[in-house]
Amino acid sequence: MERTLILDCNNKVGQEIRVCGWVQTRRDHGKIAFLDLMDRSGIIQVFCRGEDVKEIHPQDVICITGLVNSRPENLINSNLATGKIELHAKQIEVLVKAAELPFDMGGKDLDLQLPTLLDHRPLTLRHPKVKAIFKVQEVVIDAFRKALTEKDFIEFQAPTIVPAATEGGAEIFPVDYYQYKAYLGQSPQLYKQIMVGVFERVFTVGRAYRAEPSVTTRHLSEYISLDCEFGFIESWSEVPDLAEDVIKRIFSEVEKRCGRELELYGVGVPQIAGKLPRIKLTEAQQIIKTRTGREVIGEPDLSPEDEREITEWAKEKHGSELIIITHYPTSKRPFYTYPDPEDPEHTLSFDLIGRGVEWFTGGQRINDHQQLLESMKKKGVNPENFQLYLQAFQYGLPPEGGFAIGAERVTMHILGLSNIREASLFPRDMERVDVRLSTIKK
RNA sequence: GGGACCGUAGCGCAGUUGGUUAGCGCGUCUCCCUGUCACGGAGAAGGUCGCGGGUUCGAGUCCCGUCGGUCCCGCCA
Repeated sequence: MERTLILDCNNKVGQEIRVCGWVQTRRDHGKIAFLDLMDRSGIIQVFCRGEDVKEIHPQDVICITGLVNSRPENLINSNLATGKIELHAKQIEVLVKAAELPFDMGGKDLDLQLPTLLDHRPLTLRHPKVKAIFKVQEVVIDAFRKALTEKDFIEFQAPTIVPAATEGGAEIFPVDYYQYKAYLGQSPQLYKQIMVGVFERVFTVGRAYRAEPSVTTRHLSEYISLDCEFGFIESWSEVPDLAEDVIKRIFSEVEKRCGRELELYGVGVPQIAGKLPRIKLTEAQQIIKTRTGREVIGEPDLSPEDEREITEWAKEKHGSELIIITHYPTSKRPFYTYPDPEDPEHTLSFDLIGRGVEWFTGGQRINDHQQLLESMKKKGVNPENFQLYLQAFQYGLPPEGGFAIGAERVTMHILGLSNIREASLFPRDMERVDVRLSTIKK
């Protein structure tokens, strides 16, 4: 008999069907018992004879043939998409037995410490609440693609093995490359700029690698970078304008397609009222000083505490949980960042900050070959290492800009997760590559 | 790289000013249960309290070391 998806059982009342999935829980009442069965579409309650399910355990993979019945009024479960029906099992076929679970998967929440959650990733990812994170992430990435494709952007694939540091300074992973040394790319930055010379408007969904020796709740050694870049900008502010469009699109898609997932976490997408507030770094610092008395003026960047404070301000003052901070100091930004012609100490760059941390970073780039060479010189970056990149400018690149989004950060903050590792399927950090590094030999 | 905190059963936790046989919830196993949906009820198994040393009549508890982990800062997406 052909397999029916669990959610489709709602339309099969009175019919005999066959469903397959994983056992979530067994509620044994002696002569009768209930199984909750889950497949990719949802969960259904199966009514069974007690003797038939004595050996059935959570995560066993089974197929059930039976009759779809509507439940009596008083037995309807309004928390379940299939709560008005149940399946009366006639035949139970065990495809695969699961080993005894190391923890309880049946509850609404998966109450585990982070190391346990990650040590058992193939199992914990199956939990509805964990699964929901990656459904949201898929929609975040898809919305990014859609928003840009609709604006005539072209997707390209950036390499991740690179010859030298992308942005100078930051820590990178070396790779043994035949008899030479290569690195894992920190960002597709240079390639997306080159691609502006090809397609004008480009984006890429790629991986970025950072060997920063930092263990925090918002850093990964490998993360998903949503990068875009576009040419022929008339004004630098077109860049944050586009970033704003993209994040709004991400929110609207998540809201539209992830209602159930948001509900599981009891959250909504961040509130935005109209246009995002957009202020210069120095203005932000003035506000923070006025509000807290902290001496932040003149600092080259916002500390995490400052970021929390300024998002709080944006919420109170503008009803927006997101804010765009612009004009970071030239000294703090990479060599390709465009200095403000009216104030060369600051750049035409921005961060999009939400719920207390950076989500996006971007800005206008230097597109003049000579100016770029000078900027590299000032930053102590050797142009010799960037010959291929520099060709793009040598042979004419229009005024351009772009931004990058951390997909895990966006996912994390939409759902209110406390650690970015929860928003990464198989997080890599200083202490883990699938398994804890402390448990393997060097 | 700097700092703070935490390691007690498979999992999540409690354990008082140091005091006798180290507890609770979930899970597991046995038994009971025809309407539960985190089902319920009765019982059982499961721990050298991360490891090493010290103080003490006595250490899960205090001290030192060590290993493992979490969080904050710097840096960033």
